[in-house]
Amino acid sequence: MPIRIASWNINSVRARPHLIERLLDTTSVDILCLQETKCEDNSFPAAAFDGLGFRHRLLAGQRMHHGVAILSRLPLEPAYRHDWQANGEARHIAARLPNGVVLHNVYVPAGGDIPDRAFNPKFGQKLNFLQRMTDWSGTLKEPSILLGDFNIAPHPEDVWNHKALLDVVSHTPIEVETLEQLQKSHDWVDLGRHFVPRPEKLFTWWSYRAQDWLASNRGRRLDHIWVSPELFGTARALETLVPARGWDRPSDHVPLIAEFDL
DNA sequence: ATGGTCGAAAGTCGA
Repeated sequence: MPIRIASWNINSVRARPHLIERLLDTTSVDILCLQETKCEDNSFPAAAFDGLGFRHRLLAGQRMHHGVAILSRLPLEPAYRHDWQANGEARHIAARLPNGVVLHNVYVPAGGDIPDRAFNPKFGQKLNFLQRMTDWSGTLKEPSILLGDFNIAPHPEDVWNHKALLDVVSHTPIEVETLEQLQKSHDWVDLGRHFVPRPEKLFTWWSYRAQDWLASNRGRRLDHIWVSPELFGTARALETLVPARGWDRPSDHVPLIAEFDL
């Protein structure tokens, strides 16, 4: 039986309930992993998700910023929660699915504007976050899915203009190399690029600041779904729901959906 | 070279 798992940076779950409804009217989703929920767990709109058939949830929220959540039609078991910066930010939560697969939902720090850790502590914290994830990921034993907003577009075809973005946080060589080390640490399979091979462009994010996101199409692929090697054979399809960027009061990210035979 | 737009929150900060 196919299971469809979505990853979406929703940019405030309370500000955009209409987007969740529209997503589910547009395509089928069994497990929805959200990033940037921007609310504490006691103000999470749980009843709305209940009404949509997502009766199982795992929340890691905080006031104002960050926050991740896993909403599911299937039972979930709390598996892990990580704080890679040891600063209390809610960025990594994991659930165990009924078949034993562990689903990790991660919101990697954006990293500020200046790509130099000497001048911008946020950039250093982003690299440290990924380094600590790399040390952890190398020790993982369970069949796992690692997805979320990684805030890095690794390949030249993952951005609208490779050369123009080499100095822009999200596409700098040091970030790309750091993300590659994380990927190598567990031989994670990048489903985005498995199903949409390079050199085809693939984006999941378009800035709010563009006058016309679709016409200028200055996108980046910041969101990813990776699977551990033993799960690779279960992956059936991948969808980026690009039209969602044009919906009413959109998030700047679009849903990324993978289908598995799990 | 800068600013452009969002959300949360109540002045700005982070993205």
